[in-house]
Amino acid sequence: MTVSRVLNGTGRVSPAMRATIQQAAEELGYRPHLAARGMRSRKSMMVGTLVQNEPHNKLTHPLTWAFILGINDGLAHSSYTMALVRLTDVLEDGGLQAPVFKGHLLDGLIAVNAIPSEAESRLEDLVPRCVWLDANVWRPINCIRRDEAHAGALATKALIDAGYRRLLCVRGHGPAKHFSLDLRLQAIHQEAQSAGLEVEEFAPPFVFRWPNEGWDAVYKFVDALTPETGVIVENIYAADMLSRACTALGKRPGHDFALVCCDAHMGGGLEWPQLSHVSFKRYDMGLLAAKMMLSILEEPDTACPSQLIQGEWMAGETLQPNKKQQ
Amino acid sequence: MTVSRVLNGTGRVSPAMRATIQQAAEELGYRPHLAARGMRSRKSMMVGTLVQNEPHNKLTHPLTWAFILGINDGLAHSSYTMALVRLTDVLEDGGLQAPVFKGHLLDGLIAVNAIPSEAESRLEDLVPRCVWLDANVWRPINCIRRDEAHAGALATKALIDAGYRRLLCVRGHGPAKHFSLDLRLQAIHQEAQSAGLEVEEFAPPFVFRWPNEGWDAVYKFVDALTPETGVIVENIYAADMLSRACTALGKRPGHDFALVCCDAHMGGGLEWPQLSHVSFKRYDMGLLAAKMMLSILEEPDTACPSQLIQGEWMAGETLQPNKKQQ
DNA sequence: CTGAAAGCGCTTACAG
DNA sequence: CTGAAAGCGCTTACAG
Repeated sequence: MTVSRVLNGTGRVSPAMRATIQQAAEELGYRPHLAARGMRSRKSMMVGTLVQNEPHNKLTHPLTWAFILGINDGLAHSSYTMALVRLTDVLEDGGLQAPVFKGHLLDGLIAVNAIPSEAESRLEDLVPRCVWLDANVWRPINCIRRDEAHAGALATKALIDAGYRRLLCVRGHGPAKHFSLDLRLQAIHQEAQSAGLEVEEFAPPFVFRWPNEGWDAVYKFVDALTPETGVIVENIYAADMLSRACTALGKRPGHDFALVCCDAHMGGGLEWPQLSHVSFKRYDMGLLAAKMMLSILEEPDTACPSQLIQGEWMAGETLQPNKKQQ
Repeated sequence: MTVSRVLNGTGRVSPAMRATIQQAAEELGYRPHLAARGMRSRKSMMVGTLVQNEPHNKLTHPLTWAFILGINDGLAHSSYTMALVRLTDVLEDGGLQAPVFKGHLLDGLIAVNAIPSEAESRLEDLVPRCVWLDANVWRPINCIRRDEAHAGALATKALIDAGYRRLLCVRGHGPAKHFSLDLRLQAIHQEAQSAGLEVEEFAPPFVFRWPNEGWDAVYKFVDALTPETGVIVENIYAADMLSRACTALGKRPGHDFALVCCDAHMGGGLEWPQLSHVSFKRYDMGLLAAKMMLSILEEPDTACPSQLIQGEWMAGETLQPNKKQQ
């Protein structure tokens, strides 16, 4: 018992006793057996991170990676270890097939990105505590999200301030998968309206699948670009593909049209410092989510208010002042 | 005891008894407590994935993400769960500070990417079984690696076959961090030599930090590009940045010079199907590593021979036949 | 085919 | 400040 107290740093033990025990532990190379501890204390000392995965789309959005690294680093030097959990494991068979959930393996779970609403309540049954990171779940506590409305407004305002009167918004096909896209789109239209402008929406096939769907759509879109046109795109990947398509046809962002992007973060492989963009530091948000989880687990009585994280506007050469306007 | 046999599917139990027990388990909503099981059986049913991280470089190479997802999916429907482990946890204090290692939390570990040699032997002391994925560890068993020599040769040969006689190889600053770069470079020179050609090496600052180090280096490099020049770059990110720098100065890959890339994989965010490249399916390699680990854990007596994975050549429009040559 | 016994390595709750 | 006792939920090894 005294040994347990010394090794856990709990309770009062005489300094002499403490020294003796610590020395013995060191000499014997003592390593605690976490499974035994977990069994008795009913805590696994494991936090899961839930990642979206789909059977037909193996590669989850690469921006998720920065979240994961942030969460993992936020747990460093704590007593917790991070497990990666698949969304499909929650959906299949009510989550009771996967050992993580079936076996009481997690003390808490951080759900990242869009989580189907069916999974939301299941998760809370399966895991004691949940934190929602950039997810479609938004409550007064335990959530962290990018402020997408702010990002959309920033990008739109930058174009308007630079003198662009013709605004195009490039978006993906079909209904938005992530909550953020709708929020942002709304803010873009609103910001334009308050300046007396309209935003045209484009869902050109080539942004994501160029040139699989033929060159016609590409020509048409690129032809419509003028030096007075400001284009707003979703993220750095979309910006990159669009820029490449335009450049191939002789129109360069920052020269022949203006390009701004609502969601980017340099340092994650794809570097494009010249891109005018709103920067979201996903790594830092991951850190924050981990700290929130630690607080929830270690001080269950202290509520953690949700946080809306604003992106930072990063001016770049793809947005030049509109010369005709000035 | 009979209950245990039924729920684990071990030993012989009469069908009647089995049915009774299974029904009772279902009615009571029985979920096994993995910590208790792990304590008794001395198995944690956890596999770790070791990720490179550095205190001053928070964002690990995004290509690692595909490995992680592959490993995680390869463990799906097995009894194992994946934990993410930080390289710094192994290096600090001999790995005995982090609960994952100290607490006997892992049955096996998959080490991804370059692992410092000091960590190699420590890991094997800390964890019962290791698999090395695209790491600098290469042995007869338990390793999986990209065949970088093959990739370098493929890319070089493609340029030569298309009639390019002036070959440039763009590489990063300083000594190569990952084993693959040296192996590849060697193969590039060798392939060129066997065709009676030389390869010039360039380490232009702008590839990774453009234009932080000024435009002079950019101008100089781009000026030297001719329609007879074939450029070999490391990966899709480098290709993208180089292409953007060149295009900004009026030279387009596939028109004003040829561009090939030794390591890319579409579907991971950055899409560039027109890029001539060697494609490595990291997700599939991750799957393979997971399967290898499962085999090692479940059939310890069957050796798993190491595997060298060859990339696939994907022709694209950034490499056109050299017109002057034909 | 079935089950009583013992024990894995810890912690909780209590007595000195 | 220190420690003997009991038990967490499983599995292993053995007896019927």
